[in-house]
Amino acid sequence: MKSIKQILNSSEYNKQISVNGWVRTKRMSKNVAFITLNDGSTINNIQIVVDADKIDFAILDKIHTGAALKITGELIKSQGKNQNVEISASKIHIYGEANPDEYPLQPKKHSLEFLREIAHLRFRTNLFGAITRIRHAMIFAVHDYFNKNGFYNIHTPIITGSDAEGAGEMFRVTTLPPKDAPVTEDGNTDFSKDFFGKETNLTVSGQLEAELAALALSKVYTFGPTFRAENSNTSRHLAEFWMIEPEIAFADINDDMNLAEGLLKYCVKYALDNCNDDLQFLTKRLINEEKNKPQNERSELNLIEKLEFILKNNFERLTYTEAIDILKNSKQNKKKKFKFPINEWGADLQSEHERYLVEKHFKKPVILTDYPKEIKAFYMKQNDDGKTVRAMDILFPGIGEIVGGSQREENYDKLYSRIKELNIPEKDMWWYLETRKFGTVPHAGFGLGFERLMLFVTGMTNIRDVIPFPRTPKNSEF
RNA sequence: UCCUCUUUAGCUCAGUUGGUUAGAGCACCUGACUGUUAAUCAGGGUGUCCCAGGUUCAAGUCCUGGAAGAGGAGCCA
Repeated sequence: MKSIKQILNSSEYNKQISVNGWVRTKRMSKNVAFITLNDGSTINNIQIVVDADKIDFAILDKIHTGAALKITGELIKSQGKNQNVEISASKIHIYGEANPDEYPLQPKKHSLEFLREIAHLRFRTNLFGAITRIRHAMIFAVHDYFNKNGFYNIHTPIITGSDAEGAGEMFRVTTLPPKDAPVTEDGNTDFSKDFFGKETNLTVSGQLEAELAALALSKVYTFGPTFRAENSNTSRHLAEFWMIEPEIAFADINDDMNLAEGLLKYCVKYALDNCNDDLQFLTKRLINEEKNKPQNERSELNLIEKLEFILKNNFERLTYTEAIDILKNSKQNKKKKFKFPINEWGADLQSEHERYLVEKHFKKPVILTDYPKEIKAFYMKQNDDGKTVRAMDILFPGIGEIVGGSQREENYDKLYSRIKELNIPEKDMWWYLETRKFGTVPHAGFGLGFERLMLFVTGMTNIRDVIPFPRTPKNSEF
């Protein structure tokens, strides 16, 4: 059976065809009724024409928004204005009814908050259909980009026995009973009795394992779920999210930046080339949303224009030190408009500073490099100045940090002393250190939050709306 | 975790200074209508006013505590 997407593009008129789908709306008059059907293959619907002289209208009493139907009939050119083709039904089969007293979706605008509460049904809306199709396209584009560039995908472990990544609070994985768990002599939980014989957690990053593979296969990437037990209540954080983490050997931070910029542009181009209908829909949606805003708060570019803008412009690259200078000398800072004024080198940049650089100063994506080592992770390559590390963060308009990466410290002694300085347990890191002992090589990598990429491509503003079933503090429904 | 705001019908929301029977649009039901486009027109009333206390003759409205949601911040991707 053909999908609605295929039927809408076909011109096989006056032939019997069948189509499956769910009812979006039903419109009735005395002698003719119209059913708008969607099967998720495209954002576009097919109109079913029901003539009273061909179909017993009694069946229409059972058909409401949400019902699943099989329609058999003829594909004809439409007399109406909003569609080229439609199906004149000769037979209607109801797979499943949707009781209108109970079915929560109506042919009207629902709030995103309400749709989150019915995440099992929100796929059936135009908006979540579009987002879901784009999400698929972006997953495919990521793999496509790496595959075309000679990368190997590796699966890094979901359950990890090391807690050295330091990327955030972890979720414990255990089979010990919640009550009366075995206890050691000093009163702590005795993890030697646990399934793995030690304390284990869900991974917060596949980076360290990806590095191991890169130091043999040269170019690798992971694309898997990541878990952070941070009590983050924002529109940009999830407790369970998907992360893309490439690692490249024989490479420095510039190769790393080129790779990241190349990947982001490839994904954006892929969306523009392959998701046109859905992007058109999202673009119109955002324009409608902004009609309620005063003129000066509306965005200069619409969604599709924003995506095209990314392709046409190089990301602005500058060091943390240069960024501090710009911020320090900005009118914003001098007029004390920043909540956190920039006074001295070494401070971590706040969201307001990142937004200023991206949205006000450069008005395009920015890559910041060479951060103070104190505010960055232990594995980042130390610069000769003794103060900074070869880190790079990509900041996107409206989203903030979308990529965080670095050249890795490949020198055993420097890495070892940093681990000691930060009191990271050596017993957890022996395998990581060994790669610097045997055939070490300059290498680099980054992490790209997949849902943050989705935010940018879809123009959505809440990360809970670009993943089917968001996991956030106090919410693990579905 | 912190700050701010919100919570009234299935959904989106209004509800004045504390006052009598709790309001609208949409959805739904009934009817009308020769092809509609979130159809239109006429009629029909949905309710634990988030929860628990308190003030008061009287609380949807005021106070205290709690919960959930949203926006912002921190943490980060």
